[in-house]
Amino acid sequence: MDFIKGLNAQQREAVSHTEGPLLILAGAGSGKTRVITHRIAHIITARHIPPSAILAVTFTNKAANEMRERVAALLEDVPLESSPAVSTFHSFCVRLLRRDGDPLARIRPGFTRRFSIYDDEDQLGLIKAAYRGLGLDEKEFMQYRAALSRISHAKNVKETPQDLYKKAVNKENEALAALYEEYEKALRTANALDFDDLLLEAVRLLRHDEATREAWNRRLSYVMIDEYQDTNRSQYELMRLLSDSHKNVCVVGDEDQSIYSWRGADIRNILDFERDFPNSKTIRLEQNYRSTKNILAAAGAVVENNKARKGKKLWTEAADGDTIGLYAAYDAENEALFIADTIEKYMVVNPGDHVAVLYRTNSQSRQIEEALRRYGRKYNIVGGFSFYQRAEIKDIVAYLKLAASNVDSVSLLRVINTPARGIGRTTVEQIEKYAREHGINLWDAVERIIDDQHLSTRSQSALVLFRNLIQELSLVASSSSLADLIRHILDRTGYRRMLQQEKTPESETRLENLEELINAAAESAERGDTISDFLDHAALVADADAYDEQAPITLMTLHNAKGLEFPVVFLSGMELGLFPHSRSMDSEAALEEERRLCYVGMTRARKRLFLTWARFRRRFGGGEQERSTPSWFLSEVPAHLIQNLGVTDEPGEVNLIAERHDVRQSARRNTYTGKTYNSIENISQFFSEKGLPVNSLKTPPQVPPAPFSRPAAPNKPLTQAAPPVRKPARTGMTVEHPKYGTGTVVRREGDGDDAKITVNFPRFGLKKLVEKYAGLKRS
DNA sequence: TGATTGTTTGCTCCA
DNA sequence: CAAACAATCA
Repeated sequence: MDFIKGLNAQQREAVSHTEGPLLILAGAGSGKTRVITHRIAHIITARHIPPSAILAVTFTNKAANEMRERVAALLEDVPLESSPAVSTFHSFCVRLLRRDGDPLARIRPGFTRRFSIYDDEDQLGLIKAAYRGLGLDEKEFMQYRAALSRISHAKNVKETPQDLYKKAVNKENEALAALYEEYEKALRTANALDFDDLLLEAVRLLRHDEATREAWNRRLSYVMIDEYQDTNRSQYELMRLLSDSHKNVCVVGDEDQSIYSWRGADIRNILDFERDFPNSKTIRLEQNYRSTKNILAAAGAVVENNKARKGKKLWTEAADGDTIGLYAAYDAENEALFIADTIEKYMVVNPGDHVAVLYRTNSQSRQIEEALRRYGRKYNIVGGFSFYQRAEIKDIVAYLKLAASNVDSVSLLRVINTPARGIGRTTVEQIEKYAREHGINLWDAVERIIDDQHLSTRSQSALVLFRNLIQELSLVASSSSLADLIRHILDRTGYRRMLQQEKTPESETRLENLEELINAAAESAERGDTISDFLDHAALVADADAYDEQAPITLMTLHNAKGLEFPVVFLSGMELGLFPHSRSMDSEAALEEERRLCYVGMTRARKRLFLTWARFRRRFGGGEQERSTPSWFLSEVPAHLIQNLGVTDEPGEVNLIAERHDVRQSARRNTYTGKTYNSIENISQFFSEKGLPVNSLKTPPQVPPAPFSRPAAPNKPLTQAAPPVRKPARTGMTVEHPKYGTGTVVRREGDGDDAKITVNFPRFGLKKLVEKYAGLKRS
């Protein structure tokens, strides 16, 4: 088996150089995924290394799944008893802490493996409580998010609240230190870890617990890290700890594509690699296989304006290709229509090609969506408001977390009065005050306040009901399935009744979302997941994981587009203040990052690249249109590469199809509302792409213990359990549902286990069901 | 005291 | 165009 054939000289070198530290500087489109997958296959076959001794870390779950599948495809004919561990940093750390985290309790008192994971909304809840506790006001002090980002930064550079106190030079610094202290205390009393902690605590565990570290060092002999330019300090330390004994660490990255410094990514990790690993080898992949000469030249010309870079020159054997299209729209609406119109025309000629519309901020998607809908085009949107961020989902998940761990204060505050049960603001404030004064968590405070009985009778009884409810839920949680637990929550908390009484289209959607949550829970359980697996997965799904490469049109932010490629790319909103973003314009470093972001966006394109901006744009939903200035990045593209596609000084000056009367008429009749990728239809997909589980180090070393022991292609397991043979429901068929009674099938999507059918029940209206779990009978 | 209704306010990017 | 907040109602 030869995994070196078909590669260029540099790629070949990168694949075959397996021992010792290796830095691969891989330019955009230089075949880096190919190199990583071939390298893994090569190590396994040529060096006879068991796959489980290889760890590859990627940036998203999606990329991890893809990599696993590609390696499996390469090794199709090789009998293997395990598969390589491919994972993101965060999911790796969560699994490490959940399974082998016990020793951490010695170093970090209070830690248990049942910790909750707090996302940024939860963090916001904590910081608000900390403000309240310290009597701080967001308007007078600083914005919650600003405080959070300062705290996160401190954590990542290993500064404690005490360190901040010591170097504080004014009241504001001191207040921040106090906030930080409060915030950390709250995390610990709630037994919760934020996203920073997941990495930090994993590092702490490996650093201070020799047994765990040595076990991992014995297990792994090769570590590979993708998107290395976007790793932060803890990820760097994690890499060092995991490759401590063998030093076979291979990192792949491109300093020109470092776009996450605001999240703690430290570009020095890649710039200093050669210094950190003195006997390392560096290989540059500079041949681009993706884009035309023109696109590459344009992108290169932009990023050349950056000073902080190693400098590398991408080249290609591809043809010049088309010039870069530039369009100056009158306003955002016109820009969106231009994009939709150009796509429409392009699709006629190249029906199979996929298009990406990229933007800097999520809010820009709205108008583009609207334009595409007017053209009746299907589109997918990645990011924005995802399933797990919806209020109703977060509410139920909060109940689940609370049932699993009643010390989870953020979840408690979230649902203590949702649905309204008579526990109002003042009562909650009393609970918080009590907890603070006695140094206990909110749950204990609730119990003690009930015992003390110094609330009004009304509040007292409301609180008792709530306490009993949660106690009942934790009891149910220990004895029934996750799906049943969710159903129980919906019934017993009155959540379902609350939504049913509303009877608005929104409440209908919410109910459907909750049904989908139950379906996802059932599917998750069927794969053998525990409740905690389910909650972890919900916490760690990334927006980018929802990207569907089959989608003809995809809308997403530039950040989400990292690592992807498309025949046609639109870069929209190229205006000062928007891109580069106003908050990144006052520092040189931030501006350079915006420029790298621009470079990332441009290099996603294979054949056609369009840059658009709007001369007028309104900043808020309602406000006035404001005049805008074209982005500096536009003028950094050499003029000879640009083709001007029009400048409109008046709305509607350019003759778009959508401006024609007949198209408007038909658009009005067209009720198609696009396809939102974060819609409920895709939730089961999120779950089916679950990463492979890590075996605990505690498991006895019986049969070759693959650390990631599932078959390499999770979607097509070799030993697929034969599904119960059931006639698929067809459109028009009358079926019977255990709860909704009889109804008519109106639509059917997908097939096999994923088949979803929409059924019209006379009494309950349209319901979308996963056929496999709906328990339908023909009637 | 808690629930509901009106009013104001203010956009990064994300695991 | 939302969520967050203040003001009002029950």
